[in-house]
Amino acid sequence: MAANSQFSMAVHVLAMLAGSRDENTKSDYLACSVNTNAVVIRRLLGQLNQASLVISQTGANGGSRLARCPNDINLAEIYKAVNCGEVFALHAKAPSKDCPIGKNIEAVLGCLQREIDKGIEEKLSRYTLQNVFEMVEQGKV
Amino acid sequence: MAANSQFSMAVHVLAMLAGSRDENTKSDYLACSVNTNAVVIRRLLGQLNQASLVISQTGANGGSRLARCPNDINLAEIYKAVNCGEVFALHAKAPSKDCPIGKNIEAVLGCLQREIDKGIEEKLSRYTLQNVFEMVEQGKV
DNA sequence: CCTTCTGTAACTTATTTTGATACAAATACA
DNA sequence: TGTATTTGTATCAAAATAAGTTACAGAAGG
Repeated sequence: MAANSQFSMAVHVLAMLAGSRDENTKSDYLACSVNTNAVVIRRLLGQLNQASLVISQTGANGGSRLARCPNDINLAEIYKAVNCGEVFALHAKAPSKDCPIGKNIEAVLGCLQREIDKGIEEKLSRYTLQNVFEMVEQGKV
Repeated sequence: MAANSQFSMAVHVLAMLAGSRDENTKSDYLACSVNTNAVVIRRLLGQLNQASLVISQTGANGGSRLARCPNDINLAEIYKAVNCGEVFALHAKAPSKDCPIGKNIEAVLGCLQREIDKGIEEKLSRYTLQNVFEMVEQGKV
């Protein structure tokens, strides 16, 4: 289970919330559709909350709803809101500083990493949550 | 240690090989620069071999060298050659088919995943191994 | 032959994600 | 005010995977 699917789950959850605008949706209900545990969903909602994408309420009749209109939320925001690592990881242990390649490779790779990540965000930012919601609802890809 | 750094290690190794054209380089030597175990390097070289990026020789005076000129190897090929998962993982467990969102979300996410991955490869393909080698050697990013 | 290397299998360790249980605090409502 | 409901969060267990390690067969040079 070590493959990070938080972005997928986040999009799923937000698409659900997009379908029930202004009404509070319970983590239990979301968990049921995502097919996972309610705590996993609540952890995810916590991150989306911090990113001001959702609003949650405790207590009876509590639950979560979108903080903004689905047209105003794009996938890049979701990507940045959740913990989904980097495109590729840099070296686990720092390379040898005694080697001319090892000495500088990390800087070059880090730079590349940032560039790629910027590209991903650019592509993701082209889609709004509304777009996704419509694609899912219409069963059209 | 569960963050996949195979792409980083692969670029590192190939940059080393680019620096010693035509001469066999031993996995031990590469491991030393990457600061890891020689077996980890050999496993990596195995994948690069399958992708026809390197040629390895067993036996005394064995080792590995580039199969092609560094100008003819781009980073997208390296990315595809090594196991570095997807940009984001789809749901670990399939979402509920009873939910209109759950039923279709995977198809939409899968499509998005492929589009993003194509974008990554496009960006990576702009760099050759020679480019990287020069950046690393000159300590310029 | 003997030495040097790679290729690969097998096993261990470290790290991370996800799943599950439990409970305090917040809120609605009777 | 009291009760039921729901989130937030802590804590622990389970599962998956990457990386580290040891070991050894087999290839190649001399």
